[in-house]
Amino acid sequence: MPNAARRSERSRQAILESALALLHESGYADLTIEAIAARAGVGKQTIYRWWSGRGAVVLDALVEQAGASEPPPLPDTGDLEADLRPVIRAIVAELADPRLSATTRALTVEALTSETFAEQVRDRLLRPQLGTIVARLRSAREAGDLRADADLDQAVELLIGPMYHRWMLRTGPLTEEYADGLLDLALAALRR
Amino acid sequence: MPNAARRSERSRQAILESALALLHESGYADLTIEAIAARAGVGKQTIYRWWSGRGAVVLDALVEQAGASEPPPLPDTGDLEADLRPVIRAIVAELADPRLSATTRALTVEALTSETFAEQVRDRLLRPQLGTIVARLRSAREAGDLRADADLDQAVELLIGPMYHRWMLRTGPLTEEYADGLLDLALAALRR
Amino acid sequence: MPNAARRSERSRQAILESALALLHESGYADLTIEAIAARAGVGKQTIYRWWSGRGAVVLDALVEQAGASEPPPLPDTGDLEADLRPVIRAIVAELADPRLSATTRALTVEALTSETFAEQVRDRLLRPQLGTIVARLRSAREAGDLRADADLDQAVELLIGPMYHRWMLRTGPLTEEYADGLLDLALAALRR
Amino acid sequence: MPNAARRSERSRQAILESALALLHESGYADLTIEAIAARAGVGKQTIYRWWSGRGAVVLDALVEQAGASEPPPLPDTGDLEADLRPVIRAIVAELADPRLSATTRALTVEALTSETFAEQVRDRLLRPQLGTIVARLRSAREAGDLRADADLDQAVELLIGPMYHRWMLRTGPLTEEYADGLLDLALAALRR
DNA sequence: TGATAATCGAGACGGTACGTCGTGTCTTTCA
DNA sequence: TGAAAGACACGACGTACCGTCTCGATTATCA
Repeated sequence: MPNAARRSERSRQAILESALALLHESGYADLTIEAIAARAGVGKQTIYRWWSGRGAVVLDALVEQAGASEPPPLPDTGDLEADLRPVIRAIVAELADPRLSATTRALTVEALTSETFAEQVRDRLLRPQLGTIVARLRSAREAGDLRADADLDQAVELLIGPMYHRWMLRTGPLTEEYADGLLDLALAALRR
Repeated sequence: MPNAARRSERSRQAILESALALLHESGYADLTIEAIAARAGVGKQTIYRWWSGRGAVVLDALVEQAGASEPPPLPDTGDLEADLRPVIRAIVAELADPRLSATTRALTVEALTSETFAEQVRDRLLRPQLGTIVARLRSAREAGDLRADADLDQAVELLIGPMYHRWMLRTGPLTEEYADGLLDLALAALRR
Repeated sequence: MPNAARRSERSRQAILESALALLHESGYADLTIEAIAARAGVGKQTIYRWWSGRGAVVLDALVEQAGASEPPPLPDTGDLEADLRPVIRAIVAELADPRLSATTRALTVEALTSETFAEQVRDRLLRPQLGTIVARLRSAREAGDLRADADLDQAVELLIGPMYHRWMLRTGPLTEEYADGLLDLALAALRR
Repeated sequence: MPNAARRSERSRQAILESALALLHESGYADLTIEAIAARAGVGKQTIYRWWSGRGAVVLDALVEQAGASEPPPLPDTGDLEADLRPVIRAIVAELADPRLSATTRALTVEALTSETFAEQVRDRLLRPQLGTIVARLRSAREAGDLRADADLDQAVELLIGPMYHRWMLRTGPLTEEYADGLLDLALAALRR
């Protein structure tokens, strides 16, 4: 096992940047280890030394990207639906854009392939990203706007799951109206 | 383009059966065209002549399997939640079993890769399978148990989406309690 | 094991020609399977399917080359030394030229590496090439010019061995004078 | 260029010993710089600092080994053939043993690859080792047992060359009888 | 019913990427 | 401050599949 202390930071960053660039330019199917190495000016072995495969590289790249800018907490105006609407709309908009959703596509494929990878995605990307929503829901529950017994993780799933499903299987349009409707529906289930 | 009239039925079936068998035995990653051809005792060209790739083979295999036994309509006892509960539990149970959900895993990966493939899955597998649920919801809406303006497709997504999400990203257990809780939650949103 | 009947003659020849060309252009150290495949416009697997490695390719290429022109028998003027002199000079001249001896260099390296390869070289290249010398020595023995008990294979080795040794270890010049001197010396040992 | 005065004698010996050990255990193909360094408990750079490659290491190792015990001069009983017979037999026996001849194999491969390496082998190993034979031949020539014009280096080649050739290309057995026969034949060429 | 045309099993083909190995250089850490 | 340790860029290895392509050898209609 390699000695992390001696790791080349320059190579690490070049690899992560190259992976993201290639992912956006050519999609996940064309994202090969060889292409990443070539673009990063790095030997393949340097990738295999520190990552288990292209999925792991992409995950790290996205975590790095996300970690750079901690998401600000959602506003709490007292109106839960109004506070959540922009986030839901933003997520739907991202899914609607094939370029922006390329990373999500890649992660989902990899998560479906490897159990441990799924857990990594969940813990390192999903939870942090959805954390602000959970926080806002918690404050709403404390304010008595939601059922006192509401499971917040399940509540987020009720918001997120349907749109992912629609996105993956193209069962309907991913529009602002859809986002608003879904939010309305989900909150109807959660309110007292 | 090949002449479908002269197609060998024996080969067609051997290929579909081999694909499903390999999928269950070794998972989607090891499901190669060469492996299918070898197990089916068939030339690779015979596969490429009639299908566009492994995804198309698997899809056909599953459609064939599903089509063999048309699903019976759900009972309509007047109690919507009671009528739906067994189906929801069954779907959750299938997702909880890695063997049974291998096919879903495969289809989802392929749907994430190809737009047209996603549409095929939606139209030829998903809609038929979820049709019984839609039918039962429709009867409930007519009976005044659901909001009159309820969008039935969206309603199904509200039931199905969260559990798929949980399954893919392992965000929680896939148990009978979960199934019941999800159903309860979704119906809360849909009822008048 | 592959079916030789379906083998592509075009590829076979392109591979052998590329191997020889590369060997002369860049030497044995740079003669890689990848380079041969690239120059021949052939997949690597096509080489590995029919040969065990670069040594086997080179051997086949040389056997093919040699087989194209069956060497004419040596003249038999009655003067053994005069009849042999041109051949010995030619062999020495070939060894003296780094370009021409590149193939011999390659084969020798490979022969030193693999026992079975050495036997292949011996049987398919060396023996045919030295056959004419053996034939001339036999006729000389029958004419009473050589010792009646002379072992002809050993006799050839006495001629060939010293010059190979000198060539490999650079223990002296490889000139016409050397060739003549060696022939003189060897025949002194073999004559009655 | 490194400062030889500060060189670690301990490392130097560990490297040479490891090289020889690995050569005997696994053959020349598996003798890599990495393996030598690992077994010697030495950094790769320490090898590259003082040697140009594995060939140079092996050569040094063998020179060291040979230099440890200066070979005693051959006896001079007046009977040249009797005095030479044990040495020739010994060389043939060494070549016949794959273990013992592993080093010769390695050196020959390397000599075929690099011109300057060949000269090193010739000057530092071959000449010293064959020096005793040359000396005995010289005394024989002075005693009038050999032709007065005999070139002693060529004479040694006449003895050594054929057996190396036989060894490399497996053109015949390497037995005591062969050794005796070769000696007989060579001396026949050299005697007055 | 025998000719003829397509499909079939088989598998070789040119390619691409894989993941591993060894090279020779460069960098960090320690005695 | 020199050597151990080993990460690095590089490039070849031999393998696995890809999707295309030729082969006879069955079929299975139509002349």
